[in-house]
Amino acid sequence: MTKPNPTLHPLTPDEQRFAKMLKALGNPLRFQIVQILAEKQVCITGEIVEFTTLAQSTVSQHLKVLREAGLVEGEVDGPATCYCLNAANIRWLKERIGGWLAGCCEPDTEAVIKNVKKKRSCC
Amino acid sequence: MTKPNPTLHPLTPDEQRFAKMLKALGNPLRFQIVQILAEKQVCITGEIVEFTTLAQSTVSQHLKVLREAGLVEGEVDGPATCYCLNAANIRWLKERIGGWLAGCCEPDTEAVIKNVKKKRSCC
DNA sequence: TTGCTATATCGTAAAATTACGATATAGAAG
DNA sequence: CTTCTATATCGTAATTTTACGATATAGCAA
Repeated sequence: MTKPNPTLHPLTPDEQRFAKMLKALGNPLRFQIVQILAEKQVCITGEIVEFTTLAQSTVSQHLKVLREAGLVEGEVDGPATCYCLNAANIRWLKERIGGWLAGCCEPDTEAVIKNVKKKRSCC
Repeated sequence: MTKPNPTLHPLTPDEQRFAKMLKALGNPLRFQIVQILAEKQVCITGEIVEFTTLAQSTVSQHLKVLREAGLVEGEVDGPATCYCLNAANIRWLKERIGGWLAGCCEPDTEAVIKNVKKKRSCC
């Protein structure tokens, strides 16, 4: 089925970028690739492939997803491609989630929620 | 195809929990549901359905994913179910990503990476 | 040029996700 | 007990994701 617009108010470009990064990181292999790059700073594709049990073409495809989400950068180096994290964008992501849902998840929020529930005579 | 274990070193339980949350948030509708709950504090299923153009069963399924990721809590209230964010777990997520990839994405990392590339005579 | 190496892309198949309508369930109201 | 209401779950179809092998591409070396 799949309707063209699943939400009444579509995400803003900023939110789309945010959600795209989260989605890219939600895959276990891509999550690990990011962690490997964080540790090694720089890897060529072949080195990343060696960390996995997957085919080269599969890893290359995952790297594309990470690139399109802005999480990694690939630089052609002769026949190889050199990957590293996109530090600026990852910083953006961390700040973005740090400020997300501001004031909604503080330790004292439970009292607020209980009050809302009471007002609504619900729960 | 889908091999049973796509990575050589599978994610730790902590990393799995983290990735599961990110994946859940990567879907635009679920992303919005979380934002709606952050704003309203409390919603019953029907209210969330009204924010979307989707069927009630579809929204209910997405709420299940959010519940299983630990992002929301549902409390049965008569015939309805009252949803709110799971503040403790969202706090955990925010702290987890804040400390993630520590020291790898600071503004001065680019110099470090250039040095690594130089050492590797790569890129 | 020819050949080698590393990677990206293509074509395709399996699996997972997403969506729907229909149905089951559980509590409240009559 | 019966009915209504709200929601969850079921069965299923369309779409997307994930994975593979095969092929194309681009740079380097002989």
